[in-house]
Amino acid sequence: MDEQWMIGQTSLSLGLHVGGPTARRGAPPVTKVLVAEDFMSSKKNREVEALEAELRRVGEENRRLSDMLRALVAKYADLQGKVSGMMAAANNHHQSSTTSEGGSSASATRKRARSDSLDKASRNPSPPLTAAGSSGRFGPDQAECTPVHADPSDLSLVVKDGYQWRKYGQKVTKDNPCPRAYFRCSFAPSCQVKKKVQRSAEDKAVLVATYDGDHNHAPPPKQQGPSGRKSGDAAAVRAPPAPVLVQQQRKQEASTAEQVADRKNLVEQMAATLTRDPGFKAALISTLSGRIPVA
DNA sequence: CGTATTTGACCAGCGC
DNA sequence: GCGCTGGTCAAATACG
Repeated sequence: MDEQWMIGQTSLSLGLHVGGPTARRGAPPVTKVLVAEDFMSSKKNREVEALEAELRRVGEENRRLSDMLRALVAKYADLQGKVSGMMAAANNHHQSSTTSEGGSSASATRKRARSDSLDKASRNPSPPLTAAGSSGRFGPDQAECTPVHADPSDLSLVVKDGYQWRKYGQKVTKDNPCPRAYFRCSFAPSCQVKKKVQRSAEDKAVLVATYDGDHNHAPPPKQQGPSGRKSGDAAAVRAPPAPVLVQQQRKQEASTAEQVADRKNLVEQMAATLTRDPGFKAALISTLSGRIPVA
């Protein structure tokens, strides 16, 4: 739906002004005038014409690359939509028996009981914890699995989802050589939402985030300033954030309409992240400028 | 100096 | 009952 918007964002936000032969054909560029004034010989004129020809050629190539990029973005968005749909279907199918997030179903009951007892016994006497913390606050139907596309070279297990998370543990699990990171919501003291983030064993470019519980507060306002390390998201500021695919597997009774809406959200968020990402833009400009010899 | 992250140790559930 | 495993704690460390 918003692919057109995304394409427009991508091409507009790149700031690529290499070439532009159509605009320069009518009015000669300043560089040409200067050259003509300084060097009137025919040899120089031939050089100028050669440069103009080169400029036109570069402009054509730039336009071709822009088209390619546009097609690529469109295909990527389409593909991601399909993948997320398939993953949602797979997760719905395996939700209660086999889980792709590293055997969390087996430990769900354990975790539920443990988090209650431990939180009550050892840690803080915060009221919401002790009062309602029991009776399946983190029920299995509240677990959300979020596959996140990430840079395999980026070792940080940070999923930038808008909330503030505090990392409290990391563990290497049996079925996955990549460590699993444990986060707790640090935005509201009373919020007991936790999440586990682990790279997929099959595809290390995919981060699998499993959410336990619901936030009892509104998402914090976006603040991406140089305010130092405040939370887990700070790490995502240090390194350019990876494209985030937010797939929510909320409840089993989630309708297909909701799934479609989720997919659209996926595309929108991914596109927005890509076009906003300065790292992506810089890399793209670098790649394009490497291919286009700018005089 | 305050806060977040790291990491080894510990605890409890589960399977055999 | 024992060992394995996942989840959590908390001291040490890093960072702004």
